[in-house]
Formats: sequence, C-alpha cells, structure tokens
Amino acid sequence: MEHRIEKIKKQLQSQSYKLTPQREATVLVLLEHEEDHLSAEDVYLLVKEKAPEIGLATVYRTLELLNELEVVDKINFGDGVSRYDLRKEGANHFHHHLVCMECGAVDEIQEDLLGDVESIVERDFQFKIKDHRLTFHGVCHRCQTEDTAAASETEETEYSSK
Amino acid sequence: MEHRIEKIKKQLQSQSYKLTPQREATVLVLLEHEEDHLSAEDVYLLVKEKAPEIGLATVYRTLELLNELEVVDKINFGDGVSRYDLRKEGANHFHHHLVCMECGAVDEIQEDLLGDVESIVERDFQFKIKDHRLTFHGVCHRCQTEDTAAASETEETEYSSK
DNA sequence: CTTTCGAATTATAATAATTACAATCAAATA
DNA sequence: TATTTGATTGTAATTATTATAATTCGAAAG
Repeated sequence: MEHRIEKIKKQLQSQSYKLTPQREATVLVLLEHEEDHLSAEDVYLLVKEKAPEIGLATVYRTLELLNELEVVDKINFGDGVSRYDLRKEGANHFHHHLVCMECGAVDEIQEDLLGDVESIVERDFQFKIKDHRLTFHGVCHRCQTEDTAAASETEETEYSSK
Repeated sequence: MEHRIEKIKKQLQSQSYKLTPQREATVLVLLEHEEDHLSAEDVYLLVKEKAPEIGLATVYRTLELLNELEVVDKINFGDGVSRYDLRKEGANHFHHHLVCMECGAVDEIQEDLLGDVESIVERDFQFKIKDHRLTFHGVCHRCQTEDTAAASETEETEYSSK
C-alpha cells in the first residue's frame, strides 16, 4: 500500500505537482475504498475524517488532477453523479463494470475481453482507440438467487438515488 | 418516417399513455436529428420551434418516458449532460459510440460486436445482462488524416472535458 | 533564519442540470 | 353538463460542479 502512494507521488512530481497533505489523504481514502465507486461527495466525507479542514473544492480539484494523471478514472453510471475509480496497479486499460438494476451493486471485471472488438473497430472505422468504457446493466448473481428463493423483497439500493 | 411515429404511438397507448401534441413534437425532433446526440436543452430549443408553448419540464418528462419505453437511450459521455439517443428501428440492443478526443465528434456503431463478450460475462459472472453501454474514446479518422497532413501544427492534443 | 514567490487551499458565490411543486387546462366519463 | 383524471406550464428548489478572491504554506534564495 505504501509503495503505491510513493508511486503516485513520483507521478505527481514528474509533472511538477506536489503530494500535499490533502492530496495524500485523498489518495489514502481511495486506496482504502478501492472496491467502492465513490462520488466526490463520498470522498469528501471520508477524507474529512482524516483531515477535517479539507474543502470540497479541493477534493474535486484533486480528483480532477488524479484523473488527468490516469491514477483514477471518472465514470458515470447514469445516476447523476460522477464516480471515481482507482486504476488497478499496472493496468493499461480501464476495467469494466456490472451494474445490478435491482440492488444497485457495482462489480468489476478486470479481464480485458475487448481485445478482438477493438481490433475490429480500429480497422473498420479507422479509429485510434485510446480508452474505453464498458458497462453491463442487468441482474447480479446475488439478486438472481434471491429472486428465485424469496419472491420479491424490496431491497434497498446501495446508492441513495435521489 | 410517419410509421415510426405510429409505432411509438402504439407503444405509448399499450401502456395507456397518450401521444399528446407536445410528445409528438418531441418525437419528431428526435427523428429529424437521429444522427445527433442531443441534450435535453438541445431538444427543448428545437421543439420550441415547432411548439413554442412547450415547457422545459415537459421535455424532461417526455424524454424520461421515452427512455422507459426504450424508444430512446439516455447516455452520458462525461461532459456533465445527459444525451438522448433514438434507438434504431428493430434494434434490440443499444448501439456503441466512438467519441473523438480531438474534435468531440460522436460516431455510432450499429453492429453488435459484443455477442461473444456477453456470453462470457453471463457465464463467468452469473450476471443476467439486460443492457450495455460501450464507448471508445480516441481519435476519429478525420482528425487522424488532419494530424498527418499538418503534423507539427500543434503539439497540444490534450482533451479538455469541459 | 528570514524573506519572497508561486502554487495550493479555503470558504463562498455562481452556474448549470435536473426535479419538485402548485395551479391550470383538456380530454374522457358518467 | 359536471366530474374526474392525467398532462402541461412556469417557477422555485435542489443538487452537482466550477469559478473567484483572499489567505496560507512551503520551498528556494538571500
């Protein structure tokens, strides 16, 4: 964990940015919640526990910066907020997502899967691919088994969808 | 063109919704701009030309309704606004997009391409896929040829997301 | 060690997208 | 015709995000 912060620090410094305490706290929160898909507001609240004096605008700016450095990916699942997802170590492509339409859970797929598709697209459309976003919407394995077992118990979603 | 409106009308009626003049004007605008990826605001301005008395809230509501009926797909390219994309006639899956990081153009891919990938995902993750979103970010064929022509014009290829 | 300078941060204000609200209107029904 | 129901309107409210201006911090120079 420690060396990942070091690495990010070097990335920042290579572009003459600094790893300020606020930025460090933000990165720490992201590392500790690698599995989740936090919104800027979520990150803000969590960082505040470590560094209560931080401002929301700083969190936005830090996330923006980390996005430019490709440390995090900004993603939108259509619920009105942007979420920030830490890129896996050594990953050269953005991972994919499975969004459950019933419980709201978001699972990740680390495997590439798109290699062939990308070759086809680059050839047929003469489009130089730099990045991709692939999200499947459907029913996760948890909800499938629940559904067959207990008919339809209203399940609260993970995200507070306004 | 006329029969597509008829079809949408029937879809509405089958769920006991009505094709009101405002809804009809909105659908018409969508049909006339099938190639584009309009935001709610864009649609509003265009519909106003046909039906000046329409309100923005009605446009939002109509688009929401059409989205539920799967007549349009709501999509977000990360620029802060939702865009509404008419589903091709007879299409049973949402089409894919190529977003150019240089000129901002958005091209569409109608071919499926994901059949194999979806089989793998459904099997390996026991995830029942209902819908998908696939977007490639990169450089479109137009910008590629421009780039090679005027190779050393601007070194800056940074993509300002806003 | 002190001064200086520029980047970073803060609180707050502004903007932009979207949704909620309350009154009005229109078609459908009795 | 009177009543009910659903749709629309303009506006207000809410939410996410970005811009601003003043302040602080930290490294480099003296």
